[in-house]
Amino acid sequence: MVELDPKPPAPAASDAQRRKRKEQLEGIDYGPLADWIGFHLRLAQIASFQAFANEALEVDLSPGRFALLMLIGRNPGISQTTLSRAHGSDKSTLTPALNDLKRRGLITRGRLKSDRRSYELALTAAGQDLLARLTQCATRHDQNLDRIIGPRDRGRFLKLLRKLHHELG
Amino acid sequence: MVELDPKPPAPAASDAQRRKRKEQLEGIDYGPLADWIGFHLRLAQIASFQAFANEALEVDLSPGRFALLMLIGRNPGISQTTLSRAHGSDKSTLTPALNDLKRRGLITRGRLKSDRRSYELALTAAGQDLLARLTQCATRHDQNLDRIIGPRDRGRFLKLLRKLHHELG
DNA sequence: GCCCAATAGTCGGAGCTAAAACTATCTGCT
DNA sequence: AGCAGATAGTTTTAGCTCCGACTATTGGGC
Repeated sequence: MVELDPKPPAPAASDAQRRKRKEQLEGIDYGPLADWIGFHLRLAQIASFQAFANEALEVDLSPGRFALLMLIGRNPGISQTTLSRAHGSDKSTLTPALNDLKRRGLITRGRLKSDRRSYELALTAAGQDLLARLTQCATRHDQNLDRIIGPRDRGRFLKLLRKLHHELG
Repeated sequence: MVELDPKPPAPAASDAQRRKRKEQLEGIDYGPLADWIGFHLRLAQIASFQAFANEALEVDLSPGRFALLMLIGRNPGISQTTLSRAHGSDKSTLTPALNDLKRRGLITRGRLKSDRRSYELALTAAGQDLLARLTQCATRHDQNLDRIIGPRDRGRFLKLLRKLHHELG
């Protein structure tokens, strides 16, 4: 080996490692899994999530949080329950998430006069600012996905995803 | 509000409730989210997961655990690390999951003679039995998904999901 | 044979998630 | 007015997930 390299923090996955992993994976028998939509939906979603995280390294916010900001930004005054349905997560999950966003000064939570149980969520200026930056990351990310899907199938693919969500929910 | 409707005890979600939720959701502005593949991938995956859980109520096992059983059943002697890659989850996640499957008597974990770091995973008879029953649930579930996607687009859709997973990973 | 890097698996910590129980508030019905 | 049931949000509990650190084992180069 020609190891002139000083290698202090050296080891990112080498080509040889990647090749080996791939071979190992290709030897796997997935059985019926190989043809089940649900399974591949899961794998694709995990991969997409990871890819987004990489794209948004500069901003310390998950895809989920980002979707939250977007929904609040687009629908000022939205309540937590409605937000949770639009976002696809439980309302109890939102409580700590929104506390966090509030703590970071990204959103405001005003009590609704007409119904004092509800909150009125909205973005602060800082929130709008961050949303704009995140939107750029997300656009880059989704362009990657678009490139993989291809322009021809994109519309149909998206439509089917929406249909799944709609008809199963 | 012409409510002549005789609703004695309406325990589960009523039609009116469902309609209201739907209206509320349809009023939401998703902004760019509405066209982003990543977001809809997430929503579809969540919906699919829920639907599977409903289909497999009789057996107390999550889709993830089911995939584990299937992969072990199809690839007896597989190691945990390879399994984790095929399954799409971290190897540290598998430790408690496999402990649980072992405790339930569904799998065996033999030490490999040639490399005593590795385990050789395999199904017990009970494991094979459960796998067979779960496969029926999963088949029903995936037939639902198929029905929603439609036979015409199914192949293409699946191919795109695989492509996403492959090219992003 | 001996050391060092790589690898298999486990453990601990932090974060996300949902379900159920709970509090506060509102609405409809009488 | 007053009560029953619905609804908004929080808390608690439990489970899953990853990451990074750790142990045990292996294999290659000297």
